[in-house]
Amino acid sequence: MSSQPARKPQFRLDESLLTDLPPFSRLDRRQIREILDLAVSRRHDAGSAIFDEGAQAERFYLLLDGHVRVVRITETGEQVIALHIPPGQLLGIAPAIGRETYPATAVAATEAITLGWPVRLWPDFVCDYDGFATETYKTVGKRIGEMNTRIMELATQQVEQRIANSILRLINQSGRKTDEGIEIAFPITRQDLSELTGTTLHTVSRLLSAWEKQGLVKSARRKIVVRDAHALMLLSGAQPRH
Amino acid sequence: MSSQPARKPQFRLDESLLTDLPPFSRLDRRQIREILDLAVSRRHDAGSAIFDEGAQAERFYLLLDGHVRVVRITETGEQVIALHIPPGQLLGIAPAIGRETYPATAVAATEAITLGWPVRLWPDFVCDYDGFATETYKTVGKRIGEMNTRIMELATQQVEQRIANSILRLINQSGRKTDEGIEIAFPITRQDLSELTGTTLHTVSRLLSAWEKQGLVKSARRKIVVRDAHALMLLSGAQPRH
DNA sequence: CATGCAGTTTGCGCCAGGGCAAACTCGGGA
DNA sequence: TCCCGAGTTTGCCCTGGCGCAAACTGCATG
Repeated sequence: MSSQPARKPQFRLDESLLTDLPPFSRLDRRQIREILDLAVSRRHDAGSAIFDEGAQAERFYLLLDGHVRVVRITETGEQVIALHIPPGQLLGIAPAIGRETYPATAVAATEAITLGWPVRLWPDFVCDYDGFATETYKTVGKRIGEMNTRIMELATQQVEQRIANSILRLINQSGRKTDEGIEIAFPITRQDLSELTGTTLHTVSRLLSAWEKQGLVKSARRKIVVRDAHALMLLSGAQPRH
Repeated sequence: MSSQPARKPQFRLDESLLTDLPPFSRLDRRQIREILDLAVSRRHDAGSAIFDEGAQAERFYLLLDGHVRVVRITETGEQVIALHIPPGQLLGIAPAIGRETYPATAVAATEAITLGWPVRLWPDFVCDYDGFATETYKTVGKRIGEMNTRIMELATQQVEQRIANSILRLINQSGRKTDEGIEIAFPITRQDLSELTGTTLHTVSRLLSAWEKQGLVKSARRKIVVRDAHALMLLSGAQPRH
């Protein structure tokens, strides 16, 4: 369950890892090389923490492969999932928002590979690399938007709608087509879904069972496949576009 | 109810308006003068919108005086209050997070005075004025933190705790000492409080009545005075520091 | 001074969904 | 192969808080 620090010296990272990712897409080969040479790559077992809420922010990361859950824990010990991060995105970008500690815990949902850089390089990145700042702040903006939407949903919607919405968002962000339908690309439990929607695993289970009977979804252990996204969308309370 | 654009030509704004505010505190007199000369000041009636969700972000603002509510409206017409902004803070900083439209509507809770600058000046501000970017992103970070807390509360706490927490946060951010206790410095209705906590005005009213009977608060039309913040804190579910 | 409206209070009934408890199922490790 | 534990399902009961309805209170306006 603990993370395996496969630090430098390491295999030389290939430039193609970064060239297609928005924060780096405007950079030339030489710059990408520079960035890679400063990075430390690391593998994280599924379930292990990449960094912890409240800890001194020493590094910021890029998620090369795998999925990450960003989680907060209440004073009473309950978990709330704040965000899901798909591969290719930055995480732990505390310095971007003027923080010296991480505001939440990041947990690998699957085995995950990250690149990490010391936070002291952040100002250099922002200043030296064209488009890096812009793209990063776009990410921040998107996450703010997501959080906002979560707040609205929690404040106004029924449990059924919230769960439908969460699942739709997950398949949008990390869906994978299969012959059965669209599958969420990483393992997710009823418990996870309940922490995402502010309800209990029991209620989630009951709802998924009901939906399965109606043929909307097909679910198994830690797995959900959506067979009828359109019907889910109706349940989610979204206004059909007229 | 509509806003009164008191545009340029205008009275010359005094430099002391900005010198103490974090985003500008590291600047010298000449720079502050520059910034003020680029600004348009405007007065907003209580209840009027400063900008609207989804609108093209043409300006970013500084709230000189008054209080502002940042709200979103659901597809079903319900309002949710995302944030309260006290005087002295920036608002409408869409460009900071890579957005071209405002993600929410800003409504003046009291009569309010703003300074506004065209968004095209944003990059200049960030680059020319020492400390501006840093302080701005700290603000963004704080707001993200607040949103995060809201999500946790909505997901895990009972209505009573959420309302207690919201009131505590409001008096923290915009409290004003009176001989009766600490008063929320701007008018706030039961409805507002319910939109802040994801409940109904009825439930809020019932709770406030109960608290009033116990001497915790004293409330009137659009006004709340906290007489026993400590007791409220116990209700809010915060762990007493051991 | 009358009138109206915005904001508030309160009562009553109901039900979505949480709490609790128990049983089941699957997958992986010894 | 069997066993164990994590994840899931389901039933039953109970209640927090919402929906609905109606009445009340002041402030503001003509």
